Amino acid sequence: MTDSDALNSPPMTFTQLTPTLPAYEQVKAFVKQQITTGIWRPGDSVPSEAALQQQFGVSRMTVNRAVKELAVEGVVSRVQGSGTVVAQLHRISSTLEIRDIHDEILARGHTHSTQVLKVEAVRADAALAQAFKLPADTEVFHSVLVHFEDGVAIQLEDRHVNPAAAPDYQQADFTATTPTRYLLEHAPLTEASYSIEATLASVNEAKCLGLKRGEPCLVMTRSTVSGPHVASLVRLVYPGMRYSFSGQFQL
Amino acid sequence: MTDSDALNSPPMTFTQLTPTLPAYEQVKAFVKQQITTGIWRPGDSVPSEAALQQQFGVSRMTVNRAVKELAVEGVVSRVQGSGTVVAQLHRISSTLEIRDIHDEILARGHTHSTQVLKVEAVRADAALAQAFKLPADTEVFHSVLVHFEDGVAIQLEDRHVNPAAAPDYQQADFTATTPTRYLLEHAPLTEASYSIEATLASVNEAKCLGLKRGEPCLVMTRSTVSGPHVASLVRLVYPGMRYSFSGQFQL
DNA sequence: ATTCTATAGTTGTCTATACAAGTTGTGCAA
DNA sequence: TTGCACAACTTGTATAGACAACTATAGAAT
Repeated sequence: MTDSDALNSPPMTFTQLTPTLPAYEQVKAFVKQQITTGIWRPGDSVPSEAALQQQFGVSRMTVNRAVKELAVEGVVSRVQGSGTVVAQLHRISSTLEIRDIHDEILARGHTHSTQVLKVEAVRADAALAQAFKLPADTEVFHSVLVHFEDGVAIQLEDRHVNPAAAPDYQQADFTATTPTRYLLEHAPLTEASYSIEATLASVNEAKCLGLKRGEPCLVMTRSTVSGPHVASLVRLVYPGMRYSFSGQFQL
Repeated sequence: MTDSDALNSPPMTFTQLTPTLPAYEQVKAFVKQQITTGIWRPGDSVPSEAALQQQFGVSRMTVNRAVKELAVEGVVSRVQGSGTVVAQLHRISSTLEIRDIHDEILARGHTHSTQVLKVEAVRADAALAQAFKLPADTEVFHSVLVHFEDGVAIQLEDRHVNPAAAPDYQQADFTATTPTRYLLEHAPLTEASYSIEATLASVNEAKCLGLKRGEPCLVMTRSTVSGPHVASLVRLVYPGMRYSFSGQFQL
């Protein structure tokens, strides 16, 4: 093994795998290293741009870029006029995409199939109308689909769609495209919010997903806005034992 | 007072709430607008920096900053030498923080209290040792706490800690500080990963959280790395009906 | 003791320029 | 037709300098 490397390696010149990392990356790496090794602790102040500029012999813009990016990443916190400090909390950047389940399953190398249970127009009840910011009793589209990964039910998709945002939603062929994809293409996304909860499968949900009654499920409810319209409200039910959300963070 | 300043000030300065948006923000806003209005659709190419530079009459660096930031935000996608296109998928930036539950509850204006059920040293079984990358049978710390929000149990925290990363973990007073805070302060965070699932509360978990058996729970399992050590493995159990994870996205 | 003011230090924005590095298409040569 | 060189265009990095906006502090005036 390469145990000896640690002993033999010269103190400064680490063998550049990359034919010299860009200058701003070197500054970032230095700051991160000070933090990970505990030399700089949360709340400690980071040297000013002028100081780092001198230390590395680069221009201020380069240092500025490095530290600014660290601020965006949540590693440090900057205040104009005051200075830069090591951030208190570290964010996990769980980049949860509005990702089409079709693509997601294919990316895992599995096959995706869909069962369309319902595509209809319904009159919005009070709660639904309010969520869409539409008058009560307005007609909205309603679709219910089950998505299978290698033949196993993995997601029940119960969706309501605002006709003002996607007038031809009912005519779409959801065996050929998914509602998510259809909407991304026909109603450009401007805003979205979601919430993830744990619930028990209802009788009907359990039946659709091939679960026993009372099995735990992950439920994501999501609302999407397109331009002036609340475009879609969707409830995605995942069998608890067959799905999880995950993410990671690296300094 | 300096009232006269307002009178002496030149005529141009109407009270702009935004005292003129920075130039790079104007460019960003323009690009976003083209996308949200559907003029530019996913996959469409965005004008080159040179073109935007001419259009706005600013320097290329300013345009570069604008478009680069949009790329970081996931709004556009850039390829050196090729160009910039509107991104296909829009990310939801669910910035899930490793946030201390104490602070989280206080931020909601509620009171936090803790019940310490266990603080002990145990010998790691095979699975645990492997997760910590330690030899089997190594002693690790084990703590079990219940966190209450306004007196209601909201989280069961079952944690194992690597003594190499936090030797004095057992001596900490977890009625005064939380394990999360203690570890953030004593073992600088370098890496973390998590996974969220839905499960049913076990008999013991249900008892600790004051639930009936068989109630659905959100479970976050999280692993944190500090320097060379896997510092902590924690299982956080939330009553499904009392907690949710949420996030949002805005173009 | 308090309040105001000047100042030094810090980050934020912007310019004009230069070269490096990657992609794409065109036209020439084999 | 195929392959290759080259030019044009794109984004990536870096510089030196300038001014704006903001903060904190020390000193002066009250």
